[in-house]
Amino acid sequence: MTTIATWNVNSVKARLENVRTWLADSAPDIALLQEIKCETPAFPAEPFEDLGYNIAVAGQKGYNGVAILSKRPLEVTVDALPGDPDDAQARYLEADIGTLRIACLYLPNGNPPGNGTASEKYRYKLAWMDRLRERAADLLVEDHTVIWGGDFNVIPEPVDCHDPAAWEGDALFRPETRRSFRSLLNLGLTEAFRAVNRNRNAYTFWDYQGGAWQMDKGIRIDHFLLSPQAADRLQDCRIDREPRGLPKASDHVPVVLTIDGE
DNA sequence: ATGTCGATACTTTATCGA
Repeated sequence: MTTIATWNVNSVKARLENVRTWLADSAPDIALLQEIKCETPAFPAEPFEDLGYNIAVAGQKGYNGVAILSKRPLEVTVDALPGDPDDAQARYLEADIGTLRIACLYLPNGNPPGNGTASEKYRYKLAWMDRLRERAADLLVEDHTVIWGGDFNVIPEPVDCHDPAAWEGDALFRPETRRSFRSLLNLGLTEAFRAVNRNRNAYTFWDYQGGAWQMDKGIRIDHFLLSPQAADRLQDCRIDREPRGLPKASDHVPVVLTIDGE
């Protein structure tokens, strides 16, 4: 059995104690972190190495940044999403861990999406999703057992938000965004949480503003996508809401995937 | 209740991104 967690921590430095405590208690074999908001050399490796993790980081100053923590050795395959050499944003990191190919991603937010013509940010998001689909297609051809986890900044279906009407027009919920996400699934990928929890509504993000957490006005935007070989091994996928209620919480919570075997 | 948070810089408050 292997457990893999994904968590947008909203600054690994600001969240160091929260993340360390959660990892010590939950002890996933692999943890995918997003929005670490620090440059690669500045990642606080030691506190996580002390918990038994090997670490790979793709960081940048101030914004974005992703990291993979693994109790087993990991070998980085790519540290940026292929398809645009001019894209300097640290949003994608992929590694081999045993026979698994594990990808940690922080998909662009895309807001504001623009009215009429898409904004530069929204066009970047949609282009990034196209590149992700290309990457997925390439890996599927090679028959890897692949797991993509991270903050997709996509609300897949109305059931995945407290109030669909309130999110209408948002870059996370626009028809073009959802269509692009479906085209990714249509390659033959399995969205793990929805596969395990058929109709249940559950959230992974609650805005800091407006008492969203207290009123449970959340959205589900942190996902695991599994290649067919990975989906064969799917055991469970759960959202751990508990860290959202603790002091100095991230606005996202961990999602934990369990698969058979190593 | 426009009631948040984190990083950054020509910093001690404004701006950006989320």
